[in-house]
Amino acid sequence: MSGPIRRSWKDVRDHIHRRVLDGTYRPGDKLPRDEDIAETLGCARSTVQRAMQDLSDAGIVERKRKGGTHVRVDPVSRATLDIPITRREVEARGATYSYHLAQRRLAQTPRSIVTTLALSAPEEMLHVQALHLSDRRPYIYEDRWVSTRTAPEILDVDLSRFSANEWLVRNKPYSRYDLRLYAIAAEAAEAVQLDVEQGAALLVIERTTWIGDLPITTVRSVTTPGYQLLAQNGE
Amino acid sequence: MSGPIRRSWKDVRDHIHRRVLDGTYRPGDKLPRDEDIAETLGCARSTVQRAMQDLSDAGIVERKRKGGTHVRVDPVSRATLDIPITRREVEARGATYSYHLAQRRLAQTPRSIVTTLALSAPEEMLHVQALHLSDRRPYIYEDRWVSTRTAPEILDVDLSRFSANEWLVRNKPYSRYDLRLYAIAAEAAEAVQLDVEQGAALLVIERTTWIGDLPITTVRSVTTPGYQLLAQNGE
DNA sequence: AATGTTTATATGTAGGTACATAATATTGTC
DNA sequence: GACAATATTATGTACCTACATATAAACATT
Repeated sequence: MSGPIRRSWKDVRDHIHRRVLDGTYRPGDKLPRDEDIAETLGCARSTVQRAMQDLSDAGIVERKRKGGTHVRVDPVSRATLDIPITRREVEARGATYSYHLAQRRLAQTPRSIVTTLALSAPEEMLHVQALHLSDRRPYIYEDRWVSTRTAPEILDVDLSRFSANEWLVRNKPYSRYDLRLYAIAAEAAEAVQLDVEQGAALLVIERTTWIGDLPITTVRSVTTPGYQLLAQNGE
Repeated sequence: MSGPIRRSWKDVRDHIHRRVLDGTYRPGDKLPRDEDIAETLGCARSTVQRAMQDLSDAGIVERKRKGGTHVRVDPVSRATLDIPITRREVEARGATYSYHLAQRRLAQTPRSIVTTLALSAPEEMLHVQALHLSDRRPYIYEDRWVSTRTAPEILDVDLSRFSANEWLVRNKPYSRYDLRLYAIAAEAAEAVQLDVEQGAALLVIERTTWIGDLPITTVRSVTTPGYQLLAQNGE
């Protein structure tokens, strides 16, 4: 149907995608081999390959050597979350960002942190608690542990002026991370810091980063009520 | 330093990535042009291009025509969340999945749904409320609206036996979606359905899908206490 | 029938060439 | 100096060829 005169790999991708969307190819169906599609659409196989790679990344199709390309049976909803530096996030919404350091001290990591960071034993790390504010109102409360072994320079940073969040993200690239999202009821300490009622439902974003096998930091960011994480995709 | 004998694009990618990680290239720095990197590493430019594309997708570098390639100044934490079919999720953890339809009726969309789906005016849709269970215990409570205009076939599906979640994801591919994550305190209705105390902190996953401009469905999935969304990345 | 081995084949990758495109840098004009 | 037109250049895309790799399918062996 749709003309044989196609060019870019995005056209090819959209062409195939459309056929999945309109039911020409249904979940589980096998698609023609790249070469045949290329011939049908009048383009090179490499162009089809590029298009298919994208559809595969997007979770639309599955490809296997020799096995061919199939429309995914259980399409997962694949969402890409971008978690920006908190200051940027606040400023992007036109609000004034500010920051308050609540605690900074060296301490032995408790068991929970040992587990999270996959340490072999407790060790001394920098424990930082800080509040990010948007228009002078509490926005995110972060409880962070930073490895002084992996990131010793953090000890020289004036954390009362610059957030560890920002310094780390700019100066300590990581090679691996975990992200964990869940809800908690505000406990006494958090309720006070965030100025919310005890028991309020709050979204927590927990992030842990490593460089190679070395732990850099783990942070538990407790957001204020109403906070939403958004992801969009498509078109 | 690292030998000039490199081959695959993944090697090239890792090589560059390593140099970002070890500080050879710092945030904001400009990288050599693809051609020079290709020459240095002894590979074709297309191989470097492939590697750079991947680093760009991962949010490590930014590329601009004529402008060259730069290490991102504000590295965002980019996480890919896969949200599977609920049944699969439960079964993957070795639990027994079951499902209970709580309500199914045609109704006018309330204002909030009109907004979410970007409708021009309220219209009649299928309103479904259902409970997903894991080992006979409440797991996720979903409140869903399905467009009978875009997906009329849903009216013929026996929703007391098959979840709308599964039917839709298998039969109604979408071209665009929104994802929204936040925390709520359980209200009376939810507390009863999920068998939790009123006021308990719950993670909510809200998903809306369209095909082109046509709304398919919007669902508000309220998870049980302790539910976590995970994303991992790297190495 | 169950198991191991070989073969065929679709995708994956690398190399090379040519041209397209966008955006910066330069030049020209007032 | 300000601004518009033009040239330059790094990335992006397309096409082709050749070979690598995984694995489904066919075949052989117990």
